[in-house]
Amino acid sequence: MRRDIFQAIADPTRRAIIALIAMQAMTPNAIAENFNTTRQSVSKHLRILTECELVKQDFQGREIYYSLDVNKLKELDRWLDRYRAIWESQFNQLDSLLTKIKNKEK
Amino acid sequence: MRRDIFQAIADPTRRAIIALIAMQAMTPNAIAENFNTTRQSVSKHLRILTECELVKQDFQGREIYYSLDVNKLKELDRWLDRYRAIWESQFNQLDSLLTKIKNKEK
DNA sequence: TATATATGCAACTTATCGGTTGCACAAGCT
DNA sequence: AGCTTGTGCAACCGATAAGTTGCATATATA
Repeated sequence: MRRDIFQAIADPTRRAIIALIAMQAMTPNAIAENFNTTRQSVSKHLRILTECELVKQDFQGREIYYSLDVNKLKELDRWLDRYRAIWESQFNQLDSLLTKIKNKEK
Repeated sequence: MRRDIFQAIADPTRRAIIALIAMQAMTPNAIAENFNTTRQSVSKHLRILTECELVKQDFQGREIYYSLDVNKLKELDRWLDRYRAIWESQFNQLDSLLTKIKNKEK
C-alpha cells in the first residue's frame, strides 16, 4: 500500500499536523496535545507522512522531533504547474475581453 | 458528506480524468473509453468532481461535456502558498551557505 | 411510434481508512 | 534496580470509498 502525497494531504488532521510543524519541529506528544484524538492516532498519521517523505524525523534521545520536509510539497507544485498555464491563459482571455469592453465604452 | 478538493484529487483515477479534460471538454462515455473501468464508475467520479466544482458541465442535447474548472485549483495553489515561503527561505539558506563555501575556497 | 443511445442514480460488495485499546521497548529519573 | 515517560506497533471496529450491476429517464433516430 504505497502511499502518495495526494492521499497524505487528503486527511484534514494530517494537513493540520503539517501546518503545526511547518515552523518548528515537534514531538508526537506535543503534536497530539493540539488535537482531540489519541497519541497513537497522531503517531499513525506521522507514520504515513514520514512514509511519503512529507515530514522528517530528528532523533534526540528517546524523543523524536518531526518537522516538515518542504521538498515533497514541491511535487504538488509541479503537478499544479501543468494547469497553471491554463488558468493564466484563461485570465489573459478574460483580460483581453475586459480591454475590448473598455475600448467599446470609449 | 461534503467533499473538498483535497479528497477529490486524492484518487488517481480522478487526477487522470482531470488531466484528460484539461485541454478539451469530453462526454462521460468518451472519458470512460480511456480507463479500465465502467462508465458508471467514471460517472461517479465526475459527480464528485462536479460537487466540489473542479469540473463544469456543458449540456448539449442529451450529451454532457465536462471540462476542467481551473479556479478551484487555485485554492490548492493558495494552500501551497503558506509553505512556499518556507521552501524559498530554505533555498536562500542553502544559497548563502554555498556562497560561504565559495568564498572560503578563494 | 418503436428502438437505440447517453446519462444519472440506487443498491450491493469488498477494501481501505481513521480511531481506539492494549502491549512492547527503549531511554531517562529516583 | 525500579519506576516513569516517550514512542511505535498490532489487533480490532465502525465508517466510508471505489467499483459493479441493474434500472430509470431523456434525447436522438428509423
